[in-house]
Amino acid sequence: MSDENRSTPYHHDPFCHDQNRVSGAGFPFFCEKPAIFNQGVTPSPQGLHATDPSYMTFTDYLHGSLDYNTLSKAFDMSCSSSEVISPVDNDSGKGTASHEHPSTPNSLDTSSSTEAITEDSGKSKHKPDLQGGGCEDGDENSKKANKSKKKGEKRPKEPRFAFMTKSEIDHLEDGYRWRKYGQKAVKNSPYPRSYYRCTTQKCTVKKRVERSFQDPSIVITTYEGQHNHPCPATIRGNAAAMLPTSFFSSATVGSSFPQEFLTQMLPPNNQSGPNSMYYHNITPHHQQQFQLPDYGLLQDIVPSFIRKQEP
DNA sequence: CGACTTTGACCGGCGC
DNA sequence: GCGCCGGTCAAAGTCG
Repeated sequence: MSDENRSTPYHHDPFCHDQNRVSGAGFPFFCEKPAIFNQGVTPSPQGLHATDPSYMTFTDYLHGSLDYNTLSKAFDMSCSSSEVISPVDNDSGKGTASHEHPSTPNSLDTSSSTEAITEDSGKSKHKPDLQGGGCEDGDENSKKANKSKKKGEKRPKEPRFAFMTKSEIDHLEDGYRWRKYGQKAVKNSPYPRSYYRCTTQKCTVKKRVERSFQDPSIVITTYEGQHNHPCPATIRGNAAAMLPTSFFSSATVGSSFPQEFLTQMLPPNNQSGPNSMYYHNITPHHQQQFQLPDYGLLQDIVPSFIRKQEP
């Protein structure tokens, strides 16, 4: 199973489906007013600017520069809101994100290769999280923290954020280093769920990766917590500078999942991770289908994902 | 040899 | 109280 993640030189082409992409719908972070689920909001390019308080990037989230409130704002919902379009909320049934999407994974259809979901953890039956949103405690503390927890003492849930990504690989490269610490079979699904932890010391961010059984081409990645350290990929250099500017200029507003998108931009010799994808997959056609924000914004987004280039 | 993955066991929450 | 299930642990295995 691991081989599918680490070595298969497959051709990953999540963009060929996007015939009717709505600007900004693919990745709500780019939306002025997040059109999380293709609800007809079509932000203008002008609306997509980093200075917009409601704007956030995936990088922002991963870097922990935003707290959950900010995140919630960005998605125009509150942490406790039951209005959250929350496929991941299937916990109410004991299901999981992948299984009973309100609009069903199939309805994710091809207009968007990625959906983002904040988890309304209110109904979830997750055991309270280790650090309660903070990443101050050490690993050792976190190890048995759960077990030694007093009964009835409910810790606040960590912010969680789920992405549904059309991808053939389960564990998408995002610039951070992850260690797999568990895998479980998912009820009613032939696909297992994998559990990853950030390998950085004192960072308790976790990530769950599972594949939708209704649409096996969709991977649900759920981030939990916020990184308290810079992205390892980011500190290694700015690969964004190596990208041809024509690439940026050819892009228009909006975007598919930047994680996917940006890893796709890595040239083969940049493959520092097992899941790196291939630069040659980017064709002019794809570039046109990418809906990117303006250059400045892209600069803001790109580093975490593509700064893998050695100096 | 260190980092990482695999996998069975274990724990605790929740619904019945 | 019991059983189911999600999440985690940790030993063993694998890889580079």
